Amino acid sequence: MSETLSPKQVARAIGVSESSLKRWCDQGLIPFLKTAGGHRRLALQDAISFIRSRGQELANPEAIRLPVHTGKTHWTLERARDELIEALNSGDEALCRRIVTDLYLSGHPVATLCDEVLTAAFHEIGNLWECGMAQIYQERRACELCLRVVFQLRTLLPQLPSSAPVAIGGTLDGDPYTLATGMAEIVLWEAGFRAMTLGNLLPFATIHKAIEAHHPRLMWLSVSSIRDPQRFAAEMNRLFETALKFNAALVLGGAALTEDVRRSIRYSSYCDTFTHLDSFARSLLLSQATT
Amino acid sequence: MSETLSPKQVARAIGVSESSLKRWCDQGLIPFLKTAGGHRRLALQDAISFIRSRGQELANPEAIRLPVHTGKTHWTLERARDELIEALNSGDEALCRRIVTDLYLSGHPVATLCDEVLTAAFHEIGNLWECGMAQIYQERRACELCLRVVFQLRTLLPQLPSSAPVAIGGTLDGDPYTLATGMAEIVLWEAGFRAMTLGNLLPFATIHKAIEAHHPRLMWLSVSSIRDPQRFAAEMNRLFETALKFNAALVLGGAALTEDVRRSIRYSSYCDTFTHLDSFARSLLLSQATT
DNA sequence: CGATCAATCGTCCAAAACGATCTTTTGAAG
DNA sequence: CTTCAAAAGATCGTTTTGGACGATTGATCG
Repeated sequence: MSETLSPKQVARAIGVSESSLKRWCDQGLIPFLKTAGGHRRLALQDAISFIRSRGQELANPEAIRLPVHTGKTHWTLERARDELIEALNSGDEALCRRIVTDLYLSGHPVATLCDEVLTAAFHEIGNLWECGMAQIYQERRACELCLRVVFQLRTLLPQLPSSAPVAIGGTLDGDPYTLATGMAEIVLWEAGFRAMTLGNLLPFATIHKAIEAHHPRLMWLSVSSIRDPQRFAAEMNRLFETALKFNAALVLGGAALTEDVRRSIRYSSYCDTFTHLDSFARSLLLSQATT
Repeated sequence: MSETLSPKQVARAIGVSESSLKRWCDQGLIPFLKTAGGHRRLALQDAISFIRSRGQELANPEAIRLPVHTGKTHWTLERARDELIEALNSGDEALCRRIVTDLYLSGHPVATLCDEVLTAAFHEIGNLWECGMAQIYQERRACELCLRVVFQLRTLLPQLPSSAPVAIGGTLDGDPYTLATGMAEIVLWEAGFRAMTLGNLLPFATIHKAIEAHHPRLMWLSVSSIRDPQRFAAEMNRLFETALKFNAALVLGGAALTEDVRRSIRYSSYCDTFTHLDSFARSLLLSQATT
């Protein structure tokens, strides 16, 4: 996963001299390792973090194999969303990647991207379908493409120390909607959790087992459909008890959790948006750091 | 089995060239033994402590055990499959990526990887679960990880000319099993089709629309469950007619298509394995090239 | 056992990266 | 407009790297 880059590659990518890049490395602005012979080697994720933190534009993104737009990239989020809608509708995977990678590199938090670009675009495509202006396969394909974009974004996020707390999550049995869980994963990762998706269509029983096995500090579940509300409530409350027992926060999200349903179950937090999830995760981290 | 490693293995594990590693050995930076014939053999612990001494903690001890897949023997594929099973079971996404990427780079066809490594590993994990030796979440997570590996493999495949024929496909309504369709996509891409997944949970009606819109030369469908066999057969036969009308081959796959079911429907080809799919796709290309 | 073939050997060399130093550009102050 | 210091870029001789080469070794199989 960790791809290493030479100073020259990174310098070319962001359009500065090799000297400057080496200086920045030596000043501690970019983490790097040295080979036994003394050559600097940068991790791709560290280079990305630096680019993001400096608001650098990429002159030659292909130097580090990034599918980034070659030009000025100062889009508003709304503009980006509209571009993404078109790219999704036409099934242009490469363009989807470019748009989202661009936004990420220009410094937007992952949670913002998920809320205001990905989810927003996806909803709009759902609207188009309801108006008869898009086919179902376009909506399904958009879902697939978003998922791929999310997976790719995942590879660009900075690495976390192995001391970082673990988060696990997924979707429940009967609920094949993977996208939200994929987004939750990258949002939590950026918030500082070593987030791992268990997959979709998970029976309740195995989630208990997973908590026992991995001792996560946070467990997320995305619920987009509920077959039997009564049984759901009972199972969910049992899950919350297991979570309590192992000191894990239980975070829920998803449109199926209406106010009525929420009243019948216990949980640590319900999140309407990924920004909420991000905030909750960060405050959880802070409160744990002080104890 | 043996606790000693070749220079090539260590070089791969830490991402440097074999030449450099050999030089470092000869400079005394890494202790090593020599066989009677003069080949270097490094102890696992020496390699690890060398990595640590360079101020690098990123490599977990297991990463160094990564085998070098440069041969083409069946033995290597089997070995890789076993390594992959372990990586999937422990949820090590980076290691999964590495195993499969190595195999691809060493020249194995994508179809072979899908059949003999990915699918084989996945089936074995299913077996482990049935024997009670693995939890359901491990099986679900393995599915998720395989999917990510497939998506990543997709980005490594060579680009195709825009003149290449189009293939589209996906899974049907009620069938959330995405993995097979993802593998079909990369296999077809390698065979020379500009393959695009439409997504999963597709109603029949929208597939007709997609064929009309994209005029594919090939349409694949992965069927892992059938709710209403009679209606399925009727819909599938209608789909085959649309495919014929637009000169598209209809390729089916999936365990739900038993012999009985197959007898009741029409299609261009049924594929048990991805190698079959690859062969069919290539012969289709050839026959079209000559006309 | 002997044949076979991938893996590894040692060596070589061009390209890349090193550190150090020097020159140019930038931006703010007088 | 000039001055000046800090940042960025350019230059240079030296060292390191990574890939290529034919020759040798080691694992495997009949």
